[in-house]
Amino acid sequence: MELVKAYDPSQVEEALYRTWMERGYFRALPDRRRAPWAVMMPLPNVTGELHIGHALNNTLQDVQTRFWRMRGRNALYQPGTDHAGIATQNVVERELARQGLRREDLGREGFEQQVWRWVEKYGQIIYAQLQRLGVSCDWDRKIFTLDPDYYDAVQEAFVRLYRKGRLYRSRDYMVNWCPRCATALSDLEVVHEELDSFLWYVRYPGADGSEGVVIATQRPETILADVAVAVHPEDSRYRHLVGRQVVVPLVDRPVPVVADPRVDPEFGTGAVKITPGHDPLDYEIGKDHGLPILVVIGEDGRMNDQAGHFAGLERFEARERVAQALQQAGLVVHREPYRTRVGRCDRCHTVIEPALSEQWFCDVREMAQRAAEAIRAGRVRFFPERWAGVALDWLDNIRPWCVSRQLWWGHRIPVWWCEVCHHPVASKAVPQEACPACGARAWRQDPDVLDTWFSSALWPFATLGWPRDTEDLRYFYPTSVLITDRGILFLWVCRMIMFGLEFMDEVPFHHVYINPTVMDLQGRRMSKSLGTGVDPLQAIRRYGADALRFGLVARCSQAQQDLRFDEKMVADTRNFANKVWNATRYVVRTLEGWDPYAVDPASLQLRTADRWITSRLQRTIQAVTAAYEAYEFDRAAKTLYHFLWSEFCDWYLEMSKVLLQDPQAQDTTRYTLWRTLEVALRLLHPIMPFVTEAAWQALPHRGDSVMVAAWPEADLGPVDPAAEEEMELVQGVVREIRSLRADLRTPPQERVEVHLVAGGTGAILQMHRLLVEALARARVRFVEECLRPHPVAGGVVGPVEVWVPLDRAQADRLAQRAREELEEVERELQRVRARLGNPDFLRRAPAEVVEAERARLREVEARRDKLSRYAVPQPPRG
RNA sequence: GGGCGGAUAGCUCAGCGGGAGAGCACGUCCCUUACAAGGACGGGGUCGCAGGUUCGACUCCUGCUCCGCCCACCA
Repeated sequence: MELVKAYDPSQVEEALYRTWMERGYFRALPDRRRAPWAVMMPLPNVTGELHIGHALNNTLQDVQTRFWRMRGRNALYQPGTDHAGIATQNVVERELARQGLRREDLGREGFEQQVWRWVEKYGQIIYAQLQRLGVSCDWDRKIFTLDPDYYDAVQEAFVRLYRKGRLYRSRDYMVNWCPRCATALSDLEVVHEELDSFLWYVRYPGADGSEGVVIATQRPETILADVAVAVHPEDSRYRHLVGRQVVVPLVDRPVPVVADPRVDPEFGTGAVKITPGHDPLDYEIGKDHGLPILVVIGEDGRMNDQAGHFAGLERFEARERVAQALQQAGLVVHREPYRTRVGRCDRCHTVIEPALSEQWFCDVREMAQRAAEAIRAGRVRFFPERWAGVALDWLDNIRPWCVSRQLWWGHRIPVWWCEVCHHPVASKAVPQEACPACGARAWRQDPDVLDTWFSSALWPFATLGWPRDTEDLRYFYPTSVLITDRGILFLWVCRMIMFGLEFMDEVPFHHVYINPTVMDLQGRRMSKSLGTGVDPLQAIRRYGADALRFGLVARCSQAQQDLRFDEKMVADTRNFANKVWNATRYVVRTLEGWDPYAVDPASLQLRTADRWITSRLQRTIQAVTAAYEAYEFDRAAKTLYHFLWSEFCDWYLEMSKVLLQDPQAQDTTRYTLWRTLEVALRLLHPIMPFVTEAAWQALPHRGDSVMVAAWPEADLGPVDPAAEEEMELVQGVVREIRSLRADLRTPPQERVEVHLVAGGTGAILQMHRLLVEALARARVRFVEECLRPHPVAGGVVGPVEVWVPLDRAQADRLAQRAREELEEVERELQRVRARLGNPDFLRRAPAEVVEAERARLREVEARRDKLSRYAVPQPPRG
């Protein structure tokens, strides 16, 4: 077979992917005879295309899926996309804005149609990107969170929670209100940010004409809604004022001074204005003191008609104008710069307004408690482990979850209000019955939709058919592992655990692997809005999906920290794919007309080199398997890179060229070449599915695809420390000779004459003489000792001295090289002697450490003695 | 304000109590019949700073300095 010289991913990847799909390798159907394994894709938002972060996340999932599939599990990789309520609504609104339209212009249905068009487009782009990446999802199962069955599951979940009393409508909380999106948000959808602002110190005169009190505020515009001033009960400065009245500036409203322990006497003046309508703490204090609630800022972020002549002003404009008015009234006693924190809408970055608004809340206390128990009991394990603590902190301090959104895009809340008496009934469809409260039969559905995360919390079981009792659900639930980004630990991961326990009475997954965040070279987060997003398709087109995958796995998957991505590293790993490909070409050529399956492996006489590479292969199988099992992706990748490139290609493959010249070693060498590469390809397949498949198909093989070949199980029988030690010696001698050649400027074609003083290793090196001579391009003579009748240059490799006779000028030059090495050995010797000369060390260090140190002393001394022969100026001639 | 992670070779990162590592980049030589997307041989680091524990610290402890992230109702 003729194989092209340079591996070209663009020629093979898409065709191989089609073949895999056509053969149904990605399908996972319940099969009681096989053990299941499942991973749920963190559903991408249909807001846009995928970036490198998604590529990493999905690659890691695919690595796991392919690994477990090869290990014989019935592996399901569930794909899908998220309608992403507010996020998608916003991007479509932005599209409309470009045409000068608002969603109100289209009406609710018209707008939804517009969003569906967007969803079609980006849903397809996302799936195409994932397929190009090579992930082995079961595409027949792909799900969108607004698909009819999924929609039904969401409604079912809501109705069940409602009937259980876990969902309730309340206006007893301050919610996060986004004036631009005109919807409430959950606490998790608010991002906090530092901002330079001011602190105004404003005088509130006493109602009785006394001087009153000075308060500090960052939000003068809310003064218009003040209903009290509060001080700390223990604060002697203000004790006399408690119970008296002060006058709210500009509106001239007399309000009481109340005492409340939640006031911090250290901050500002120790007196705080109370605005229950616009501040969460003030709301609490107001409630406890029976204070009225005034609202001056409307849902649109403008001052309402309660704001007097500030009405209609945008809230930040109003802040300036109110401050000016206070100034003019002579009531501002001081203004200072102040660094504060504001909450912003996660989606549109608008400053959040804490507001009173009637919303649906979910009481998650009990669910959170069960989730925390499951984590503490180890039924859900986190990798790295520290994330369990982060999750527990949140679960242990859980607060009510605001689940209603005043949006048009999402799952409608399945609650119906009686048009007559406003009595609510939860039901998936229009209630057929009469209103239980008033007997009327006119129902109107709640206009709100649910928080997107309410629906995605059902993902691990709603995808498998819940609420129906399906075979899929019984077989694949709970899933094996969740692989995701830390950014959605609370939003999604914790809530899936809560809902899994609530609806399935079982955790949704046993393991959670938190993958690193991919950043650009400047350390900025990958993000489309920052312009730092890198399109995975661009890297794939240039270097191939395998190169991107291997690069991400090898370089961006150390679970301990975030990593910086540079497309250049994909170019680096492209070279590795090429290396694997060319090694395969060599082996294929070597095997031509020869069938490894006709060989009885037991009959082969293995040489040291064969035993060495086989031993290394077994260790590699063991290390790589353990790494995949422990989610140490980078370790698996690096181990394979080293084995294939440095051990197999650089050494065994080169040795095989020598070994194959011996007719008696041919079968063994061919067999070992084939076997080693074939097994290594299987180990590498989960990370680099394409090149391994192409290479595997080119090699003699049994079965249809490496994708469905059995995972190699480590066999420690062939592990052979003696062979490893022997080959290390051979390699050391070869390296030393090459180094001498380089220093001697020996022309590449020329064989160098080398003398070996091999001592006790003479027999071994004699045996490998041909290897050494070929690999080092040398002619080797074994001698008893370095008699140095002539000038020489040389080096020391463990117990072996390697030297070459040469003319005096060369020798003097090269003695310098040995001298430098000798100096270092001397320094080392000093260190070892100093340590052994320390009585404390001898007394306190463990015996084996002391013994090791003594052995090292002997070793270093021997090396020093040998080396010193080559480090001195050459003796005078004659 | 609390918590977490990071600081090691020019770059990206491993190592985490007893001899400083990898890949890339760099230098020299080589188009040797798998691969120049390659091979061989090299150069390069007071392991952020300051203390402490220890026979011994890049590795453990404390403090500090920078960088990043998360949580929190001091207006």
